[in-house]
Amino acid sequence: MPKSVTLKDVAAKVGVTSAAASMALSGHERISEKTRAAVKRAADELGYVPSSAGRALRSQRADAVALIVPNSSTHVFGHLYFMHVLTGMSTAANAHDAQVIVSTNADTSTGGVAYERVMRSRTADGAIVTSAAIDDDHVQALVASGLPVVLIGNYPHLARAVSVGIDDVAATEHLVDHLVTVHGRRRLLHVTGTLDHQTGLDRRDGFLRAANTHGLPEVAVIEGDLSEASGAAAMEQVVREQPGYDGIVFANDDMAVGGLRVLRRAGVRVPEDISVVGFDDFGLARVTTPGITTVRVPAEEMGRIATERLFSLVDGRGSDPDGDDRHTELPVEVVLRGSCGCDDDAGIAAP
Amino acid sequence: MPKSVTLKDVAAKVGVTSAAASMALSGHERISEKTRAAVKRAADELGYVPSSAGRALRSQRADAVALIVPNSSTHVFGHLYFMHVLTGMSTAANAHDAQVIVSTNADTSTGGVAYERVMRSRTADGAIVTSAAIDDDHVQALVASGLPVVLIGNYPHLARAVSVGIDDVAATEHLVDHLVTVHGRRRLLHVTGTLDHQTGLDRRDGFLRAANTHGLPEVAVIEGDLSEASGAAAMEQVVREQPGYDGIVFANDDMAVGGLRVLRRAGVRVPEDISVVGFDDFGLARVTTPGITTVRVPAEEMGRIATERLFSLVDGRGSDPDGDDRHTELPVEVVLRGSCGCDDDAGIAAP
DNA sequence: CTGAAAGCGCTTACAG
DNA sequence: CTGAAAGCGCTTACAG
Repeated sequence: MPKSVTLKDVAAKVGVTSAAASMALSGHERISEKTRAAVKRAADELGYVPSSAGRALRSQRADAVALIVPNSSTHVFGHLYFMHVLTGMSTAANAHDAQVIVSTNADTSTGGVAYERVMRSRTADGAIVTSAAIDDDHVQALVASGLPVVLIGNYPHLARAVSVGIDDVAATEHLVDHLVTVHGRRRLLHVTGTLDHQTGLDRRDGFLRAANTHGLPEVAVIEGDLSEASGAAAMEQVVREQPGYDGIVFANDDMAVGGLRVLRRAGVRVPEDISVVGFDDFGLARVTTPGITTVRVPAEEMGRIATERLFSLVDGRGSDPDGDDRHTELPVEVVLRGSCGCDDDAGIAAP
Repeated sequence: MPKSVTLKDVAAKVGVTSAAASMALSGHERISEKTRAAVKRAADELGYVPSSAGRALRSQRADAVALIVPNSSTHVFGHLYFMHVLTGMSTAANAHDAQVIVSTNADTSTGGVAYERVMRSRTADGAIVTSAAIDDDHVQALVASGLPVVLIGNYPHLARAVSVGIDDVAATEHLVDHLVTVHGRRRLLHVTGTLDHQTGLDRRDGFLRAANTHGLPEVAVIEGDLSEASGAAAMEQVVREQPGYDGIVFANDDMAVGGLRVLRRAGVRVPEDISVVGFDDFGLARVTTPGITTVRVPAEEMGRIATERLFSLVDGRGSDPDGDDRHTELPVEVVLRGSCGCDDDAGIAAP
């Protein structure tokens, strides 16, 4: 374990104080060009890198942001969604010379939650919170604490929170519009996401609203939990009870994948007998046969923009807490594939 | 931005020095039970959480580990593989009350690489490096520096590195064995991974070795790059030239997915006309039609075990650098699905 | 046994 | 203008 090089080592090599060396490296004007060059050279030669602990303690800034995945959604960690968000965060964090910390599981040792400690200990200057349940008290507390936090998603009950999301209601309405107007589907079923998350509620509401708009004769809803298994279970019920649906709107692609498998094995043809659509487009929907028509959620961009907003908060350039710019809404695309009845790779229907 | 609570605040509330408060919280025996309780209560009431910067500076330990993805493989970041590794790392890190830092892109500002800074600045106590190219000088330098590093994969040219991996050669041999002995395939093609990564070489060598063992009349190899597009390109060539292969061994599932699509559109039936196998099983292989027979790489377990080993190094309980326990090899499973000719969900063939 | 200094590495505000 | 102290928050080694 090699001893690390400190500013003192650099200063000693040049024959100045560590204070002078510090100023030299930061380009302070009171240091002569000559010593500045000497210090920089010495730092290079010794492979000096500032201690993050020393700097953080002095500057009261960790130069790090955390991605927080609340306990309430730990079970979905491991999903490509988080990778997309993380990629976006990394892009923004790199631009700010900041580190990205991933904080997931419960901190059982203290009975609290890990991410509260990340914030309170100032390991991170701020946090991105995603996939929080509506009634997650810890997230509420975190937002209320005034620490820099940006939420990904819609949180109508957290009025003062800064957030980045999409319009799940409108996007789902577009899917239903497509099934009805392009493919003539009229007997639709919605398999919901988890209803303790706002996306679950919003996608269901979008479905119901569009069904109502089009005056559909029958609208059915089965509650799912976003897992492939729950999509499969819903379709097993459909296959068993034969209610005659001609279109299924799954609240995400994972459930659509599970559902497609069950329908195929039961001999139900998609899209000939039943149109299927999903939501997310994080990777699976492109790969099935037929491909799944879905809404592309710009997860990477959400991560990037959320992180940019987070740095604004950290730097004190926060948005007016009572202004109307606390929420950033990103546009989505409907990606048309074979499962609804379009040609595979039919393209994109920008809503 | 609320002012954070320091040890001094806690100490003041109880009427002791911060040194005493520190000892009280760590359960030092020289502090009486009475003051210890009082300090703990005060800490709870004030919501005290130790400053990570203060603690890190004093203890010379960040209580954090980094996941490093070298530049040479930045293009594959965003893949489910990393999420699995990250999940495994989180499990181990949580058990050690440590944070997980994700370090990806180049640190262009200094001309160096971001992850070198993460280590040199002591932001992390150690690092997991995955997907490094064989000739990645930065990784070589990192290993040579003596800082705690664990590599995921096989690095025969880095003899002294601690690493966790699987036997890619043997696993690929098993796939070929299966195609030959169970499905009677004899005219095989291998689409390689990137050949500047050891996995690419090993999987190719496993293919060639098994082909030789079975005395196959013809063995063909097309170089791919692990992308869906390169798998598709390879199959376009096959469809065009009609060389009469009856089995394709793709070096990963992504390429198999791209290949399957091209074959299907060309009217080639899988598995009737051609058997297809992949490698990885990170999520895609389960979802296609037919499902892809593949080798399940235990990425989460690799991440977890690598991180456990890393903590051993950090704690100075490193393995003997000249011992033969520097490399941990994990077992894999061959997952049988429809693409080779087995029934979908035929089960697992433990090699 | 206990009080309080020293020092981890850094940067800036202060004294000269 | 420049030298060097002070202090961020923490913990342990030291002095009494």
